[in-house]
Amino acid sequence: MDQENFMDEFMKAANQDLTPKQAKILQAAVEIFAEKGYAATSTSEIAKRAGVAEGTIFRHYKTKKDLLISIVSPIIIEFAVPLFAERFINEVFQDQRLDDFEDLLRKIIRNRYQFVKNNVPLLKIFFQEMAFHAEIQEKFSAVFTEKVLPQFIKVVNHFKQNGQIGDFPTETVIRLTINAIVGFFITRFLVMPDYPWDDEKEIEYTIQFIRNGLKGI
Amino acid sequence: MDQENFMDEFMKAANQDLTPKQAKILQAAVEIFAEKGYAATSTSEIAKRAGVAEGTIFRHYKTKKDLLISIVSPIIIEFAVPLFAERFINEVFQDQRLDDFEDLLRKIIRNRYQFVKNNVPLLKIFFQEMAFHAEIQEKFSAVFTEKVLPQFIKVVNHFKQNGQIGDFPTETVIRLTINAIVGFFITRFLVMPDYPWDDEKEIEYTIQFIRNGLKGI
Amino acid sequence: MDQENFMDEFMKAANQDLTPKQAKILQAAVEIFAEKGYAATSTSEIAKRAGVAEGTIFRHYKTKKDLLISIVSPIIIEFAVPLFAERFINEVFQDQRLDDFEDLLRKIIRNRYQFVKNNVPLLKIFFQEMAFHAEIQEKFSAVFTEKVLPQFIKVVNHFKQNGQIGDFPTETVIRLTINAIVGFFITRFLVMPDYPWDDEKEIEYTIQFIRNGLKGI
Amino acid sequence: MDQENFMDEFMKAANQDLTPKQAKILQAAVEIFAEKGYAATSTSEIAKRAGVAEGTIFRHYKTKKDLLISIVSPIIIEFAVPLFAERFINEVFQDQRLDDFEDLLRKIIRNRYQFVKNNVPLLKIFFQEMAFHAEIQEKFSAVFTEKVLPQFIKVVNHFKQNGQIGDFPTETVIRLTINAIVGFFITRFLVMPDYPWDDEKEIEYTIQFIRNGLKGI
DNA sequence: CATGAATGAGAGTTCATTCAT
DNA sequence: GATGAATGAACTCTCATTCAT
Repeated sequence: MDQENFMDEFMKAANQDLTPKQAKILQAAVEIFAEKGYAATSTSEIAKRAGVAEGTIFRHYKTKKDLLISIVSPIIIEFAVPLFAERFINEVFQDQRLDDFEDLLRKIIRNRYQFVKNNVPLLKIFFQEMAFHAEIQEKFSAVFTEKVLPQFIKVVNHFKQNGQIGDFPTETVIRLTINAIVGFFITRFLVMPDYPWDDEKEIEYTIQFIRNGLKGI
Repeated sequence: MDQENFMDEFMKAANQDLTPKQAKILQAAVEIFAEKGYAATSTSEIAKRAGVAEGTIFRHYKTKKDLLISIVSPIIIEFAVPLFAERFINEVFQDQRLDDFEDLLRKIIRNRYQFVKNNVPLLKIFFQEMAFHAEIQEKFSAVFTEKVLPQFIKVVNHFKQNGQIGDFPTETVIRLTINAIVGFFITRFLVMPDYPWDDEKEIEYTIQFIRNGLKGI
Repeated sequence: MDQENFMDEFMKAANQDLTPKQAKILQAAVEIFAEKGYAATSTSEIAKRAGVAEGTIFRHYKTKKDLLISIVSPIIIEFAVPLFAERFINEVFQDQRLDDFEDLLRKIIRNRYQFVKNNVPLLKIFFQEMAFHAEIQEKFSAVFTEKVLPQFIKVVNHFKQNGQIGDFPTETVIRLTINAIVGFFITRFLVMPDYPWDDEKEIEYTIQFIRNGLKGI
Repeated sequence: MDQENFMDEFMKAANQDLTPKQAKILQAAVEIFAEKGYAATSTSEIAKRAGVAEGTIFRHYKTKKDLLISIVSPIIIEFAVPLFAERFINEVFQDQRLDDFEDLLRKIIRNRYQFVKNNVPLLKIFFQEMAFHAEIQEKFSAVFTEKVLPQFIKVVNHFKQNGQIGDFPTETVIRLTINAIVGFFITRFLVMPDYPWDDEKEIEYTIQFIRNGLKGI
């Protein structure tokens, strides 16, 4: 179940209520929003690329912003939730083999690496537009605060007691870790997507960097 | 020389050829571009906030994009160049007291911390718009590749030979380091500017994280 | 036979070929046309208020204008015809008791008062849209010139010979009379529908005003 | 000072702040609004007829509705205020020759006749659109209640004590009178503008009708 | 140097109408 | 008969830019 392409799921899930034209509109909008940004994209361009009449967009999405929200909303949940789903996190405490910070990092990064790779345009839109749209910020805040953060805190505290993480404040550990992971993805897929990355190695270096960085002394 | 407010310099430097109206235009443009993004900002709004006529903007900047470039270009140089000015880097090799990776990190972060703090809107614009404007990307690439990277490589190699940095590829070291530093600034000033940060402590934790993370083993 | 609610008749009359959906469309259209005017009303809004699909309207009325005409046409006939139906007017000459101008005015106003009261929205649409649609003007002209006017002339001449109406040109009498009656209805039901009218008294004052106004001297 | 063409005054008065293009826009808008109604008129058509770019309209009037209000607002005041300006009404009490209801009627009708004749399109727009725009209704209400009505009441009471007006309620007198006058104008200029009217005679008949109609018994 | 009226292309959105289901 | 997705023309309004003053 590694190969989760959100766009595919997105489309599949909606196949019941998504007309083919609507699917094309979403696809076109994601592409162009990612290419030139939401504000610089015109609905007429979306319509053209989607091969539909401009009016068709507004039959399905009341406004252009509505279309943006429809695109960004699911990605927030999809990125964050599985990361710390109950199932996922419980393994850390129950499974002997997972009681190792490094292994957890590896599991997380690997899992999210596939997701990010499969959803670069969607995530680019999310990062860009979160800066300007309160609706997106709020949705993200809610998911992060309610779903991700509590789990993260549990895990960090576990490994701090464990001795695998040093004497940093928990929030700082979370900040440094997320920053290293998300930063890797951003550098890898947004800043320098064309650089000849050896992903396996970079992932391992990143894991090592985080593990050692947090060990303390 | 800590208190470098780029906007001030910017203005001062231009005092010769910058009319007061022009200064107001720049100030207004920076504010609004940062608030709502370049594409979503209208020149008429800039004119209104600057207290000038709509036409006045185009007397000084041929196009709206010209105005953006005029704003972003200097910040690229200002951010990057002093970081690895000859003067700055040579000290590492000549000054005994600087021959310590941690001290260098501290010096860099402290120095850039002030700069970032004083130029949040400008940097926000830079990060946002680099994604969409080839001109900005090219300018940044040039500065980074020609000015920053070589110096960075020298330093990293120095500390690798030194034993203070472990057995990572040099590019990976650079990536992880820049990512940790820039990530700190972004989290601190863009993502969560209202969080009650204890900057002194966070800087030290970040230094410790990078230093240990790169130590190897 | 006072309680003639045209909408009811309208619907009843059509019960043979009017599906329930069609009835709902007509009702919704009358409401919204009266509220905001024909041109400012969208067919989608009518469909929504009528609880039918957008396409359903066009199954019954080829165009939006068709719908308007279907609404306005009958009201023209309904308002005018009974007013001077053969039956109605002949009474004036045959019935002794009706050979009094005042009584005739009273009979007419009372009769039309009920009609107007029961059909305010329909009549509002008629008055509004007649100004802009030649079809309506022509239909009204035809009915007025062929059905109403000749009868009116007969009656006025009768009462002029009678001495009950003074030495005005017949057209002027008709103009002044219709104006006083229709003006009362418009003031009463359109301009100031919420004023605490004592309708009985106002009707009597209006009758007296017309009767005396036309007496001459 | 009979020849008051409001459109001219309108333009003249504004010549200080009205650009020539703006004047053309107003003129074109008045024409087309009168021809086909506000809602059925497109701003592009106004622009075309005015010989300006469509954007020019919106430089001077924030919205299409703004344009309507700018057209209708002055006409309300212009029509109503002079009718019962202090000057005008005081003459009735001071000038011997005016202490005659019939003469006052004649003066009013003659004076307003010219005004109406010169401003038919403007007044048509006013009557049409008042039905749908609360802003217009409110402005009209204010002017009527504060400026016109009180003066009207004074005059009517004066002539009631005088014996020239019979025993009708004052409001009814006002209703009947305004209705007869305005109705004449509407019939004359809107309903049947092409009929070969002998205006002098019709005015006199109307005066006689009102005078006798209100005499009572 | 500064203005702001004017522009016309194009923005997002609504519309009456069509047609396959 | 009824639906509602789809259309594309037309709508109101905004935009970056120009230019006479």
